[in-house]
Amino acid sequence: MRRTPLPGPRRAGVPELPEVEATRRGLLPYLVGRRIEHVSVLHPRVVRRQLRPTDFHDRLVGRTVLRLDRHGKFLLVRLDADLHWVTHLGMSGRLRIVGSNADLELHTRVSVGLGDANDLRFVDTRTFGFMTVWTDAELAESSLRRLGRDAFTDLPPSRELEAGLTNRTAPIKALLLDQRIVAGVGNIYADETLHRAAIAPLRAGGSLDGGEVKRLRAGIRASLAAGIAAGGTSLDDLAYLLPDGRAGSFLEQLRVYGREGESCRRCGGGIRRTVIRGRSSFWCSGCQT
DNA sequence: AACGATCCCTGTTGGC
DNA sequence: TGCCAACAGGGATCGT
Repeated sequence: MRRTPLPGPRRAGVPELPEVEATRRGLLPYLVGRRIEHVSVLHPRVVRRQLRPTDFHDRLVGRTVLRLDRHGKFLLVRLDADLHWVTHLGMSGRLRIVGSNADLELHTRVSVGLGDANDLRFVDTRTFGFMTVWTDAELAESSLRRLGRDAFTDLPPSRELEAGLTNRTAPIKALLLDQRIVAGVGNIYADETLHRAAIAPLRAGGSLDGGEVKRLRAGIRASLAAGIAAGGTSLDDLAYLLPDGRAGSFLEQLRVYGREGESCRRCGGGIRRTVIRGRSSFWCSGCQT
């Protein structure tokens, strides 16, 4: 008897590009123009990639937020003094805006006082996420320089995507997750993209023809846009939530992810689950070829 | 260079 | 009922 591999209903909702973008949009009115009054690091592991442990606190206090950007799954808060407050939500991170006298939610890792009676709270159960404050030079030298173009705001034309896939033998699913090719697609949206494009996840990247790459590109754009419009995917209330605490509603629109054993809404075929590079991949063997 | 494996971490859950 | 291994996964790192 096979162990049931179907993830239960209480899985973590892992933030990908749409979740980070929905977070960015939700934070805009609370952050832009604000001065950072105080900074409290409650779990040191979450502040990483700083030259000195005290840099995060010391660089952040007194700064003013100029604007909020995003590259792939990284949130970039631009500050005065040419500093960059960088956040990655990891697997279980979320950013919340709460009243500054609100109790600390369980697993709160960083609390930032915004000087308007609100706090920004970084809550991250598994601490795969991180925060850091970098100078221009540090940002330029950081791992972010290896990121490909943003999968939503800067999606490369098909011709360029096709060139990047030629001679690649890895499964297209694995290549979609490679942030050096295109930045922002994670496990859920990779599966949703491949279903929209009607391409099987185990196909070698280099085996896609021009028409398939065009469908792939359209699938990336459409799945990410739909995810953003829905405020992201909240699989439960323990992981990803919007900054105001509401859940994203994309879960109900998922075409394949988490639907093993259910039927494909396009062709009626059975949705399968296959492990690719150690990640669950859900796909329809009827219409994804 | 490309690819795959391993590790980090914690809450939940299936199996016994 | 209680214990415990398995599982989820983004990204850094390492071996081949």
